[in-house]
Amino acid sequence: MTYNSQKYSERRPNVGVTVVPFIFEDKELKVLVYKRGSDSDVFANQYALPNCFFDITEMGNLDEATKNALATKTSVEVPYIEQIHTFSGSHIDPDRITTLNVAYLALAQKDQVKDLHDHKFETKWMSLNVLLKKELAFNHNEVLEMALQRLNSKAEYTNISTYLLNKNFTIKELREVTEYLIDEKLDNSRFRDRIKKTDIILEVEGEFQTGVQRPAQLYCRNDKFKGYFYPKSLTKPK
Amino acid sequence: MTYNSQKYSERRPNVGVTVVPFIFEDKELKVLVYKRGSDSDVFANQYALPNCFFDITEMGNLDEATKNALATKTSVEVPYIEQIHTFSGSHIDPDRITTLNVAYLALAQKDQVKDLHDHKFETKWMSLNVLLKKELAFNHNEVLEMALQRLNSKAEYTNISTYLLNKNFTIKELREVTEYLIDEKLDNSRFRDRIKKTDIILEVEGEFQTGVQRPAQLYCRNDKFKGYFYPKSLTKPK
DNA sequence: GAAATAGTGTCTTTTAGACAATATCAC
DNA sequence: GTGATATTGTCTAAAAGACACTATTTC
Repeated sequence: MTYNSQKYSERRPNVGVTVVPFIFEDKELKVLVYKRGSDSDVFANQYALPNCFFDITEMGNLDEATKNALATKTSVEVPYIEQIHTFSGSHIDPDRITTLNVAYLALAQKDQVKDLHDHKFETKWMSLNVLLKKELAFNHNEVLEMALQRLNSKAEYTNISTYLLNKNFTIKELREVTEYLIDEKLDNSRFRDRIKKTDIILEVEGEFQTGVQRPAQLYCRNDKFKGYFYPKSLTKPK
Repeated sequence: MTYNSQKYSERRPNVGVTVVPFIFEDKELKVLVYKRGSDSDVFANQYALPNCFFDITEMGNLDEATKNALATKTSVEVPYIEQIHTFSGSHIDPDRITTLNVAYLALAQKDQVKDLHDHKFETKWMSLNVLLKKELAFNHNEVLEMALQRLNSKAEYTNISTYLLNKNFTIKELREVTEYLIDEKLDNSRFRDRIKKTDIILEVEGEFQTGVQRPAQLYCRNDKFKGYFYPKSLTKPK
């Protein structure tokens, strides 16, 4: 047995991870949640974000635990994952000992993430606006708030919004998801200029989205791009 | 005894907090470190960042633990503290069980933070550039890297650099610390214009820094300011 | 007055913002 | 051609960038 695994066993907190998985569908954000069973020992019948206990006998690190939490609720790996914040205190899980909750943000594209309907929990993609009005299990309201804040702020200056789109997308689609995230209308012409000045996205040559209009050039995320989306920030000073 | 405090005791990780306390002195950043004793069970004689074990029988949450870690090394509370990231894995403390390390950034102004020289550890403010070349205890190299990255990036668009200055400071001092943090020269005239357009700092009426030149108006941080430092980002697109 | 640094002004280039004009498709 | 939407262009206002100029102190 390794050093001090016994010595402090009663002094260690429970540690769990919680993921906030977002998709963008029908022009709005949706969040994956599950409904806790009526037989749950805590927070029965309440909605909760995908989560799991961080068990050091089974998992080597937090990222693994996060993937595990997602795997029990969805069938495909999500393309984007980012640690947000670690919450602590007895309010997280009042019936147990002091708990640490390491929160993650996950972004996915609807077509690539299927719910596991055979799971014992009811999982569903719920409209963000609906979810924000509900009282969630554990400290998941504050987790959701912080994830949302992070997502909105990163939409300003990184390529994060591309993770919510299909592999190939038009500039219009990118603009619309960005407008949603930063809650501000953007000038079409300006938006195109800004994007074209960076190599944040790459033209997919010869690929167009057709329809009852002039075909739209398709683009994909440039995974090599690590800098800022825009040389200047996007929103107007408030 | 609360629910499951025994049940999973062998499955919980050790949790610790680590703080990266910065000051700005002699035109450079310095970091508070201590030297681990030759009798330490792990990482003897190596430099380490202030840290402590998160003991749920003594501490209610992580912020408390962080203040505790600082209190054992310095005599005064630091004005700025921010959680950065939670590291996990067996590499953090190889001789013990899997460890979580919750990292914090702390900013202080030299005059207000005294080292505790009567402490059993050797504590000192070490030049960042010197420290970056050393092999530190635990995973403190990666912690330091990430703290630095956060500090640099926040210097771009928040008022974070004011926490490294005296309560009252001149615009020149603010510009110099900002230039250091973002590693770029800033135009004096432009810098003044930008600042004056926000209410990020407040003029301390009638207070001037005197010397062998025209007296310089003193300013202080506007704690009510929550927005961005600048309407546009500071650095040039790379 | 000289030295030193605070603070202001001026001019050019770049970016933002608004919106008009043109292009290319389905029908 | 008509309708729809992609894409480009044009004009004005605002901000950035470079640098010169003026102000106020100590000596």
